[in-house]
Amino acid sequence: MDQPRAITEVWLQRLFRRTDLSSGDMATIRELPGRIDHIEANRDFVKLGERVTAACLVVDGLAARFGQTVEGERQLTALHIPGDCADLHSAVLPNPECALSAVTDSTIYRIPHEYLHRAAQSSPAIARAFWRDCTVDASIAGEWMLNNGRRDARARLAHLICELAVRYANCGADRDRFALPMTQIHMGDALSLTPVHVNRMLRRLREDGLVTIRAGVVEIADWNGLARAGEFSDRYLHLTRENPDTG
Amino acid sequence: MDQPRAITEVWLQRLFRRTDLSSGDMATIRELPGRIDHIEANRDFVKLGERVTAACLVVDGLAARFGQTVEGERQLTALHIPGDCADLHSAVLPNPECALSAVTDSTIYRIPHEYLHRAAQSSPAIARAFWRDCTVDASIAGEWMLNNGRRDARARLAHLICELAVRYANCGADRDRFALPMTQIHMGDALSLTPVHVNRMLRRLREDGLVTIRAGVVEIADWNGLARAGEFSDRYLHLTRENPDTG
DNA sequence: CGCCAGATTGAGGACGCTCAATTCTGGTGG
DNA sequence: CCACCAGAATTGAGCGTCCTCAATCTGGCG
Repeated sequence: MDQPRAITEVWLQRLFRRTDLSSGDMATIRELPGRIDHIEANRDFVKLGERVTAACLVVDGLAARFGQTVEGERQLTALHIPGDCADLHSAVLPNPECALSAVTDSTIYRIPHEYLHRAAQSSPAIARAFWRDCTVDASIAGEWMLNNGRRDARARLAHLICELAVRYANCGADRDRFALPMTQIHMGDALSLTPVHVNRMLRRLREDGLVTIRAGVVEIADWNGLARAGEFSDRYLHLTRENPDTG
Repeated sequence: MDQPRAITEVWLQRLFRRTDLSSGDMATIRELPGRIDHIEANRDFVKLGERVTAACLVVDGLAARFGQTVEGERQLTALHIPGDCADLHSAVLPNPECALSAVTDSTIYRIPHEYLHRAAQSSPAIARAFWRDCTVDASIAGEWMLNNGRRDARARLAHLICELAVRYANCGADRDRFALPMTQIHMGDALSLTPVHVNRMLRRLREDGLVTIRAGVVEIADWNGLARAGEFSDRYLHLTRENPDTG
């Protein structure tokens, strides 16, 4: 097992931003044992149909959750940036019907379910933090369904860019200028579009003076315009703490 | 508060089918207090943007979770049959970005979050059962994303019908013949299609000898053919117990 | 300099949408 | 028992967004 301290810290901060955790709980999470793994771009590091025994925390890079049709067409169902636990859900459903792929060269930290369960059992607050983390994930999935199902290609793309801008900004990046290591193929797989059409819509967003993506760098020229084009509101990301009706 | 015993039983059985629960835990869930509410068809019983303080267990009828665009176009993100807890997630995210609507006249049992949290705090097994219930929901959402994003209209519809057949059958209905109180408008909202196109695809499925929907009753003539048409496999529904790597 | 993955652009086609009219169904009141 | 009605289902015609196929361009790298 690798030295986890610095590694789980990003995730911990994210959990903590959403949930109250005692310092003891934080120490428990900080010291969750696991194994560092380096994955090269476009490699599936959790395969479809395989039984999962550890959850993957994204330390560096970009990971995608996806499902696929029998013909092999992919649909991304989530994107995970550093600090996200990409398949915490596998702790309670170890036979997921989705897989994980590295969009770009990535570093992940695999935490055996066993330790996650031990942590959850040791503290109701940790159990709730894990539950909530999965629920935020589901909230994002719901917004993606709405986006892909009911908005046209231009709006979809604008929405995705806004989401990633806010999520990266939440980790300290500049909201209006950040590195996005995704190809147009990936964007198409996330948005249920063909890469060709993604390309055309990116051109339109550029011509509309909203955003430019060049050499893997997003530059947002008009945030308000882009958000309007994508009907974007960041509420579904649940980045800030809410006080639940705690028992 | 209403007498809960018989009411929470269906949900409990569903939870239990997936997770080990002690008899004490089962009693706790069985006695969860709440309030019975009767909702007429097409009424939203959890509104968009409103703070939620109780979770809704569907006792009778059919409920839909949905999001909507600024123009008011709806995208259903989940369907809930009797025994489903439609927004257990609201216990940890009380400001959800989705709403709940009754597809048909329905009866729901509203359980204040407070009691759910008390139950979860009293027993790690209950906490995990709740977490898992939400996770199954997310698994279904993932499959819907794949379905709506990457399959054509005919396959989408076939897939939805198969899913509902299996879910209803899991509650004791006949898999090949069951009441489905949804209009073609609802199906369109679930599948990101217009009702007109839903109608045409239903005709094709009928002409192909796969399934007939008439007067709210689904009759599946060729299960294997329908499942093949929709690329359906029931694994993502996680209906049976899996033994997680428990701590 | 050659190679390759990804980005870009063009032309044509198709799936699903829009708008609109008609039929069917079940429920209601006369 | 029938007339009436509203909501849902059904069907047709025309259209548009997005897809398919294919060619070309670009930038990074050996």
